[in-house]
Amino acid sequence: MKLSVRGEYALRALTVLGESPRDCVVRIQTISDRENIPKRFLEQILNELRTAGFVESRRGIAGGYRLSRAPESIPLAAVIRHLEGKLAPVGCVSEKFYERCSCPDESRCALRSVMKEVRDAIANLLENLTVADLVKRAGALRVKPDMGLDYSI
Amino acid sequence: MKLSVRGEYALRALTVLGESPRDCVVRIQTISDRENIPKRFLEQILNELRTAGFVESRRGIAGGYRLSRAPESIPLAAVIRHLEGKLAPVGCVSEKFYERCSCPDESRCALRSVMKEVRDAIANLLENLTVADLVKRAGALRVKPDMGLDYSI
DNA sequence: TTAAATTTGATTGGATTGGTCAAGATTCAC
DNA sequence: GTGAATCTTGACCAATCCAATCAAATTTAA
Ligand code: FES
Ligand code: FES
Repeated sequence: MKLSVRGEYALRALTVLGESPRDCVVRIQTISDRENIPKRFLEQILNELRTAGFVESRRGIAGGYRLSRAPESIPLAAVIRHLEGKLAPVGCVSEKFYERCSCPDESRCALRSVMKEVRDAIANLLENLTVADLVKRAGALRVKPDMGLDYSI
Repeated sequence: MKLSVRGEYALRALTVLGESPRDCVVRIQTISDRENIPKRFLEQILNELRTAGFVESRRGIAGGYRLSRAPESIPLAAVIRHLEGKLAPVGCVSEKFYERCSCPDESRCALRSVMKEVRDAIANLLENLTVADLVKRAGALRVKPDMGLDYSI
């Protein structure tokens, strides 16, 4: 998996939306300022997130965006798949975006068997992490910045 | 991590080289035929692998390529880093190819803490797998194709 | 009505990717 | 030495993707 800037922006924007109460909307400008994201680009991205069903918007002078579901039910894997496509490092081991590759015999490809493990490791993490986790971590990091990013000790 | 076709070809070529005895060379044409890789493109790739020190070549009529070290001491992570760059999904969590991103405060970025876990999962796998493992798996798969790719049961 | 906001889609410049090609250098068999 | 088979080097190309910008349309609150 590789996260392009587009996807990075999207997840950061979702974090901001997840941090604010579900019943009021947040303006693009606010997100753009807080997260240091080019505004025009962010418009495009939020629009994609809307058509994908992750957020909803209100237009007009008191307009803005909010999450359209509870943050706990938006797995990062779903968001990334919508914006970037497959999680797997190669198409031949992707569950949702399978693509044949040029190998003469896929069922005997050693590389494929290795890449499948990589895919599973990535998918396992990202399927179980949600926007709610991002919000939780943001809160924790606000108190105790960085700490080597250790969540495992 | 994302493996481009270039990287896929490289690893498949290395598998072929790893499968043949260390003291004799394999021609580009042979690899190209066996693995179904465009020959001209493969020339380019093997050349990169040579300058990176993974393989060495003999020219002339009895020329070809061979691994320049034991297959056990060529971790897949090293190969991929040379050909594709970082393993990490985003620059800000990469060990060898760190790049700052636009986040206002990296040390309090929730997304970063998540992506670090993804990076570690990927790196852990790929640092510990070598070309020798590819060869081993290729052998196993030749006998028992696919089997759902299960190495864990 | 009007100002402020999102919506939509076109467009751009630059980088990356997958791949080809030609000319040269090296080695070995004869 | 000649020639054939091979690697070496680096230029080249077309297509696609990426980050970002822009303009115009639409919606809504006040
Ligand atoms: S089948 Fe995809 S790399 Fe071999
Ligand atoms: S610091 Fe890289 S995504 Fe926030």
